Amino acid sequence: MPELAEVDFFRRRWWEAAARQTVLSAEINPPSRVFRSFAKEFAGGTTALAKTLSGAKLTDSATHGKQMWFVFKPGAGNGKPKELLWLGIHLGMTGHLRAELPDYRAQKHDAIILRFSKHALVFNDARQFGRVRAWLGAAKERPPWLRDLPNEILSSAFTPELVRSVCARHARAPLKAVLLDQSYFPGIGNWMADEILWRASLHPALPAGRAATQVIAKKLHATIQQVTRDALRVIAGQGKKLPPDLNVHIPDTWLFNHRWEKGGLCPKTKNPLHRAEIGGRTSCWSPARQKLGQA
DNA sequence: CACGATGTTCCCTG
DNA sequence: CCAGGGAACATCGT
Repeated sequence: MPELAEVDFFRRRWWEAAARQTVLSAEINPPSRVFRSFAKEFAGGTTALAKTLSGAKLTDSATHGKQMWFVFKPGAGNGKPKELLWLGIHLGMTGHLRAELPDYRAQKHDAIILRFSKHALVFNDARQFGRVRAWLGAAKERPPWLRDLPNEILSSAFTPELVRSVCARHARAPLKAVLLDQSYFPGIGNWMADEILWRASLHPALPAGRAATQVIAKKLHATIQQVTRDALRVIAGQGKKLPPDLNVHIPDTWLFNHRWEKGGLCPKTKNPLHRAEIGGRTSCWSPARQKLGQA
């Protein structure tokens, strides 16, 4: 499910339920594939993670694209006093976070349950394409997996020139595939990419090199930022109250509500939408406004 | 029963 | 080493 706005929605759901609270107990279910390679990266593996989390205070949280993390201050007697614990969560395809009542009983595919006095925080992932990481370090440091992150889409370093150079470098790849590259466009996923290309009137199969002009890159850059702002506002309730769930009302003027509909129509032209696999993913576009011939 | 799903990573080829 | 394409991962819902 999750692209950058959904990721921030889930982060907020945990944070608003348990910010600055202390973990009473932690249940970690290592059979879940989300802990693949965990033991290699965290001394003591999932057992040590559960032990460190128990008695720790949730002190911070953040996202970067599809990455999200929670920072804990471990309780006394757990490691060095000045160390903090970073818990990184990637939701993969089907991962989600919930805040349940304190007496919540584990369900199928629950990978993590953190019990606090007022809530139980749950990470559940049926397909287990998600991933959990953890790291202990001094307060001023950062886990290796949070170093050297790409520029966030709404940061000032994310420029039209950056978009242009990425398109030039991957000149022969379909534009859709380039937009899905997390090392350049952190947080963009399948629906956002389709939404961006549709709004910018660019065909998903357009070789990216043909978008590597100043004019097109500028338009693409502006559309990427606009879709990102819209998604964060509508889905994650940015700057407002957290929406109760992900079934928020998405305006029918977006492609979003039409891209999976049978016989779906382009909201702008009212002509039929097309679907095909491009860049390894099912893509939806409006042939009436997104043409391969002209960019 | 078959197909595909809002993702990432590894492997192969040129 | 790079760019690009395809398969694999695992489960569930239509």
